[in-house]
Amino acid sequence: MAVRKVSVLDPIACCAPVRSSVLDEVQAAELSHAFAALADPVRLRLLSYIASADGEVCACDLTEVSGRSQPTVSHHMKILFDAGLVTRDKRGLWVWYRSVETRLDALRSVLR
Amino acid sequence: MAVRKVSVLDPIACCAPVRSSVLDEVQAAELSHAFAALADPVRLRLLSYIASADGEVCACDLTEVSGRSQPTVSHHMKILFDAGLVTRDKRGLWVWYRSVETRLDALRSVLR
DNA sequence: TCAACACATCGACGAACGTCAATGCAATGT
DNA sequence: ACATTGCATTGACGTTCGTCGATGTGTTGA
Repeated sequence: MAVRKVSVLDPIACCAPVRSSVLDEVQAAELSHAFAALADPVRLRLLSYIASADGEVCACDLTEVSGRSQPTVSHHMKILFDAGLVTRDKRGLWVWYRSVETRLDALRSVLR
Repeated sequence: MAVRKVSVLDPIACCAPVRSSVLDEVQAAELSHAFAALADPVRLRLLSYIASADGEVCACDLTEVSGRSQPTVSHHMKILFDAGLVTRDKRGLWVWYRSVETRLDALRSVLR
């Protein structure tokens, strides 16, 4: 299985908006990891590139997009993947990424 | 003037949603700073506490809320303030904070 | 079987971060 | 004036982060 399994109860989607009640420590830790994935300009550009493409994006294009080395891109994509913001699909030699729009939606709802 | 001046053209509000076009490097750097302010569990809890209060919050309550020392709280509040997520108002010996909801809205719109 | 390729992992480095004790500074009340 | 109070700043510490060269891993085609 190449696609990350997102649990039915998304740990982010379960968090109430920051304005509605005070986050407990567990929720705050969970959310801080998610926002940390967005707290780097290289990752934001990578995510934006993938999210604004319709359909998949080949990992082979991402070094040029980001202007970073292949290991660095791989490192950043792992962080986005672990944060549930992208899915990964390996077919043959290439890896294809998709953005997870529901995850972006979940983060948006927290900022309400 | 104790309240942070937010420019008319909010540098975040000007950024298109990540799904609509690829962020340029300047926008990505700007946004990464904003999300970095949210990438710490202590700051998230502080912001949540302030945002979920109706009206102002006294800085004197924040050490207890966060469970951190006074210098650490001051450090985190400076980061939230510099990110434009809270305003600061000193009256007498106390400092009062308010959340800036338009800034949260701007960040939300970027995640569209 | 083997060379070529795409991506992941490792190891190392400097930079940035979170934390707190000590100190500084402005406002307050006596 | 002076001691007190609330918050900011400084300096130091260990930790985490971003980066890349070197290397590992798995797939492809000859």
